[in-house]
Amino acid sequence: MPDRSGRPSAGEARGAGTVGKALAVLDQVAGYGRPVRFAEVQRDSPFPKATLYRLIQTLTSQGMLRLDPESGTYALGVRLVRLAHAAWHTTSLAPIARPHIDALSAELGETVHLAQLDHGQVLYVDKRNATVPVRMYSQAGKVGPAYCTGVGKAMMAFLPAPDLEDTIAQQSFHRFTPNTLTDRASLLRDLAAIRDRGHAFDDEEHEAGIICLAVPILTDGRQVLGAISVTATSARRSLDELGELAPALRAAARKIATEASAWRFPDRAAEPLATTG
Amino acid sequence: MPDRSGRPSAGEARGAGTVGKALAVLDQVAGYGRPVRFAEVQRDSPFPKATLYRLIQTLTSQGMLRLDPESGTYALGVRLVRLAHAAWHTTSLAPIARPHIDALSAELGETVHLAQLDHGQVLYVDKRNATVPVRMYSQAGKVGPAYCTGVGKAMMAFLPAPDLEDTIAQQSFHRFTPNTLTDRASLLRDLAAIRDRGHAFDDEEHEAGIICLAVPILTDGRQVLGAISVTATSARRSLDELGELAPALRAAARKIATEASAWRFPDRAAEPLATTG
DNA sequence: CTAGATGGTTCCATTATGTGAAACTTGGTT
DNA sequence: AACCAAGTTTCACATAATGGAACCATCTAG
Repeated sequence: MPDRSGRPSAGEARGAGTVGKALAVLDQVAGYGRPVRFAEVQRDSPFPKATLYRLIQTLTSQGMLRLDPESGTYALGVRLVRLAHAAWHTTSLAPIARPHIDALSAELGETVHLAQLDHGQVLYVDKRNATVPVRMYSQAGKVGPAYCTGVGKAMMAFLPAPDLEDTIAQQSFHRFTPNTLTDRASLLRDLAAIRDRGHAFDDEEHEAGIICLAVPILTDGRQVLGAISVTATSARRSLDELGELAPALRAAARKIATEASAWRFPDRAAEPLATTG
Repeated sequence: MPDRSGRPSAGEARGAGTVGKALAVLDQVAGYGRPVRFAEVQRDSPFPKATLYRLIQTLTSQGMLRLDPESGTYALGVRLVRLAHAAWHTTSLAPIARPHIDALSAELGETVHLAQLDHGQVLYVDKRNATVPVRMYSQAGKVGPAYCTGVGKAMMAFLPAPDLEDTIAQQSFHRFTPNTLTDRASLLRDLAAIRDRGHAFDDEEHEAGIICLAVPILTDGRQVLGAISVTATSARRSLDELGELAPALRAAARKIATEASAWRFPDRAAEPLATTG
């Protein structure tokens, strides 16, 4: 099984400075997805006991990790949740894109994804599911492969050459389904087609039975901000049918891009803090 | 105006080790809520230029910050979003509590908050507003004072003595309204009452016209996990009326606590990653 | 109740790392 | 050309991180 997690492995932290190591530990703890004991962390860590211990202590005292004294386990700390809020607003397209995604999802009646590119992997920052009420964070924050998803290919297709090189170099080309593009050449061919027609398809390349249509979110300067996609089951829709939704998707992407660009020089709106208790 | 931001001021980072400083910078950048230039950060930073420069470089190369080469501004990086997701799931009660909060909100038709205690301050991790569709992250992540909010007092009331000491020591006792408890003694008296009856009131102590009822979320071992509250305007409801909702709140808190406890020894559910595109 | 694990914490000489004043480059402005 | 501010690099120096080893618990087995 390939390493599908996009997070830097602990090995990459070598010689990366103290903060790099600390962050590697943080990532590692985050990776478990549950509280973990010190010993457990140590088992999977390249750092010697004492070093790891201090790193964890530092992170804990900084509020990035939290030690539950009862069970002696570490979990991610509240400071991270606070940062999460800020990250949401500052970095991601999600808050800007949200209303557009809502509208799209309502209009099309299908699942809609918003994604960004992160070190060669696709980071889903928001998701809207028309039928079921959204458990918002259930999907957002997850990462997936770029070479075999609609959003991934849509973004890659419009990357400047050097960035594209980087990104491709990071693809595992693992075959998930019979349709998965498993080599550089076929991917490049698909990317060219995507560039031509302006949207990407995922023809059950990642998961059998799941198809999707995706378009990139581009600034006027052609910078890739992210991508949005509609997903459906091949049982319910054909690729061609999905293709007909392209104009709607493209319109939404355009609006998001425009608003995102406007964000460039924001007039720091002093959103009043209201009605807490 | 008191410093209402819960984030550690840069000053606290003095002698805190390299990671502490780096995290202080991260917090600072997060605090702007928008992309910032290096010079701007430097202006508000206690660190000398070169040091700050390297710290920012480190954070950037680590993916915690992101430098937009076009505008020369720094924003929070994607790695943070990823960590945020994990933090949300691991550390906070939000994902567990969400359905219960939904139900509560629907049942009572009032605004419901879910909060946790963070270094003497209240961290709102989720919010449900019955009438308007929730813009989920708009409020979550915000921090507020503990001594004059329902959730804050509800949690403090059930803290072990030493922790309570710590927490009280961190209160500013700033008078927001005529009803604000502005000294240790009256706070302690209120906490005793809260302990007795099992729920806390906020009688316009933080914001005029806003009242609320809160109950703590406690484990069987009486550990404070968080608190939930219903908020109303004094125009629309009386404190007594709110008080009648206590059983419903308590029931929800109990359910949340039970589920949260179950999380203690999770059987690492291999949640399948579905329907992406 | 020992003997031996195993998980967690502390010491401390060594050295890698981070520090920051100052110098330098770049690009824009008068 | 002269100036100024933002951003970047340098380098002698000192702080802060390192990690091997020793040290405390608990806990388990004999």
